[in-house]
Amino acid sequence: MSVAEPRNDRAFDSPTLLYLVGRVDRVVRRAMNDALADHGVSLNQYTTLSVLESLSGLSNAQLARRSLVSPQSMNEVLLSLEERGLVRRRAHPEHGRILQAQVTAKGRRLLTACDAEVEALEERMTSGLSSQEQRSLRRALVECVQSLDGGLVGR
Amino acid sequence: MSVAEPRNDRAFDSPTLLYLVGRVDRVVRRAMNDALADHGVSLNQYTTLSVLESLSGLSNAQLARRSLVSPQSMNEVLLSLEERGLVRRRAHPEHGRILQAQVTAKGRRLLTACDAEVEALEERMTSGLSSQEQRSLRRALVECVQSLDGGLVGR
DNA sequence: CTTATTTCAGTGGCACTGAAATAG
DNA sequence: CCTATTTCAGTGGCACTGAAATAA
Repeated sequence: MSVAEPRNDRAFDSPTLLYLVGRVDRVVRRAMNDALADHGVSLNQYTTLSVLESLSGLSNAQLARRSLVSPQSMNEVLLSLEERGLVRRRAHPEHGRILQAQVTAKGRRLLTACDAEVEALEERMTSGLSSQEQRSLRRALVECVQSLDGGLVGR
Repeated sequence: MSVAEPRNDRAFDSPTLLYLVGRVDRVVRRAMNDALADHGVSLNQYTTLSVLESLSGLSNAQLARRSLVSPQSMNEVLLSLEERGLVRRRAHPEHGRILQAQVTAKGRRLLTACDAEVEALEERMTSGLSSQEQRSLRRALVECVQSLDGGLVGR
């Protein structure tokens, strides 16, 4: 086993920000999926549920734009949430084609259970940062998204 | 079309850091995949090629650990790179089972072509940040990974 | 015997495009 | 006609687990 494996090299002493963002996201995704698996939801499902809780009544198309995915992809998520009774969709009163989505009571219960774990994870991630540094990090990340994308919210 | 879509809400005025990291990563992945598609490689393939350039001779298992993926997943990437002649694998001189991977000349040419675009993307992303802020961002991200994961490099 | 590496096989999540039906 | 939304159908990347063969 085990050929020599250098611990200090350029790729890890001075990784690009592009690389670092991906690295953090990978670790986060894994931790979150693990935590959420106990509740039977994926990260995508949880995130959608969470957005829908604070913005009740969004349509599939609106959710897709916000999440930067295709309507087809988002529809798949909503379908799975609907099948499990976590989300309900109703026709828009004036626009017959549009379906407005809402989190059900069951969905809200699941959400609060998950929120606790997610908050714990966030605290663990930021445990080495002062609240000052956390604010800076937030501002920097927002700035990055805006520079690349022109804003946080699609349409 | 177009139901009212609020632009200022809690979810976007004060997103969690967990959420923001995912957001940045999504935008970055999309931009990188678009840029790399012209050269016929995926983000995963490019990243692996890039790691392999600075750490020539790593085995599949070592690469997998560094990238936090299963050996099977990494092998799939290496296979595709090998098929396209971008990477070559040779048996380790003393450990017959181990295959050491190297970037070929063709791989290096492709890498330099891609690097230019990737650098441009990084510059675009960080265009709103002072070099001071960029250093802070880097430190904060490294800190986050370490707090969650215990370090950047697996083994 | 135990451990590490590679690799075949199967599965699942999730992203995409294309195309059709519906609605305004 | 044109545009937006939903949804069916197909595809592809990429991640996983399980299991087997090989090697130290």
